[in-house]
Amino acid sequence: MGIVPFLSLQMKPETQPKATLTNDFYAIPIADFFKMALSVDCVIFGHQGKELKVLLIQRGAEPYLGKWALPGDLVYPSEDLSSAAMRVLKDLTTLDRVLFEQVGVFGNPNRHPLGRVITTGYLALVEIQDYTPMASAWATQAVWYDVNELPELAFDHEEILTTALHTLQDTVRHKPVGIGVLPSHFTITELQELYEAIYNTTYDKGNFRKKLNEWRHLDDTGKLQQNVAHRPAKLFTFNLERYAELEERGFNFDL
Amino acid sequence: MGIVPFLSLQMKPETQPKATLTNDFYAIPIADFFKMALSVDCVIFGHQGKELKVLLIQRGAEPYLGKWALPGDLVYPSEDLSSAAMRVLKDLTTLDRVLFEQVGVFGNPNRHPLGRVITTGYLALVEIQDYTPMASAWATQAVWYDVNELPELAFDHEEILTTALHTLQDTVRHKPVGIGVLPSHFTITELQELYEAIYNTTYDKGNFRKKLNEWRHLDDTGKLQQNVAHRPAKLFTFNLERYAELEERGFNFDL
DNA sequence: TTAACTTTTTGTAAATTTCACAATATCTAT
DNA sequence: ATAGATATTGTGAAATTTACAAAAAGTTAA
Repeated sequence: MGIVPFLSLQMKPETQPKATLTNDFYAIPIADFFKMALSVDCVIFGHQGKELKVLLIQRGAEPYLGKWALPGDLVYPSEDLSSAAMRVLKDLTTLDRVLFEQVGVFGNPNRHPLGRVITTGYLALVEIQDYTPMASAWATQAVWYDVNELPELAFDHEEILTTALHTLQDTVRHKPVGIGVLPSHFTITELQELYEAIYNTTYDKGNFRKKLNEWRHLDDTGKLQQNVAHRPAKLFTFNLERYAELEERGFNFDL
Repeated sequence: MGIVPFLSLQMKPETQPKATLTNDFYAIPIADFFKMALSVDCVIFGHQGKELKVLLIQRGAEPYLGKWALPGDLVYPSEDLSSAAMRVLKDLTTLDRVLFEQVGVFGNPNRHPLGRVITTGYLALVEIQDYTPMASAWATQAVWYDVNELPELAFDHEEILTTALHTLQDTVRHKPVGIGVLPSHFTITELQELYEAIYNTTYDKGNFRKKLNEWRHLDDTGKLQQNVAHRPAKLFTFNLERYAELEERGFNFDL
């Protein structure tokens, strides 16, 4: 027998049986429910030019010794979940102001050999040039992998990674992206390449520019690119006020 | 001191210190991490005409005695997370084929007075007419509440509910809705009212119809409404093949 | 039977947006 | 100065959106 449901909704045609209320709601002691652990796994996407990569570590300990995996950590007993995610992210990247959001829970009972460990996936997006991955603790390597050329992954990390990529694409379809990723001054082409990396596609330059102008969240700095062997592009910054407004209201990016 | 990070990414300008590897990765015993419990909370949206409601129970036990709450349950120690959600949903609604998906994790350490309980929100969408809520176990009432006129809720259930509504709206923007909610034969007006209930808005009848035709997932049954005091509308069914295709490919509903 | 009424269903034209491609501008390197 | 490369602007046909009107098809009541 299972857990006694808190309530039941019966299909209309059937007759509702008398409530089968018992005093022992649960078939096993309540203490047995409190034997799980919680972890966070970070899917850290790295952007560079037209490429989208993801940060993986090589495990130097069992289980999955030698296998590649997402960087993650257990959540402290009295630590807030989002705080834990930010702590891990900060330990990993020294960064705290980026696109950062929950991907989902992954709770298969057999996903971790050491016991029942439920993990929550978080995703972040950073600029590869700004960081140098350094393996520490039991990680033997920390490497940026192209998202289209992934190795075999430990645990259910492939599923987490795939879900995270979809979440990223979905987020960027509805909200602006770039702050915390691109440098403070950037060209429209650089921003376009960020979108092209995320969606693994290409866009018409003119049409992309027109779409961006509609959003009115870019400010022309009046400055130009330096030391390029061609006509230098204008440098823009994000208009923080308008950027926040777009984040709040949302939109539909479709090109 | 905190948990030793698995790796660290240093900002480029700084010099990377020598690894501070220790053998005791964690400052507290590993066993202390395995003292959490996991629950699922179901946000069951009910549709009726132009209204969107949500199923709430009144708690007949501490904590939050007398307060309204989402129906939920603890996850068995060796039970899969999505299985648990489906079990609870099925116990609650006797239904297993509806819009049903994960909303997110809510893991604030203080969200549950009895200990560290992390909960995962799931949402479902059903037709109110098809079910009769029956309170059982420690629930004293089970009632459909209009989503725009909610009472104060126990725990962090208001946050879960708000998030779930946004998730529902987001899902329906990208995928078809109706199977498992509307009756097998329905009018386009009924389908329109479902959308209007979910988004709490109104659409032009003609334009809504045109948009729906584009999707080509409705089949004309040739039958008409019966016993209505006006011109009867055509009755449609969902074209399962095309419906599945749209679910797979996705689209952008915007009107 | 017929007129009044209600809601469904179809139609339409102006306004807007999309999209592919062309033309022009502006810089560096030699 | 000229070639080369990329940025930026322009354009027009095609497609879509949108608001509104008209027609259709049933019910109800006199």
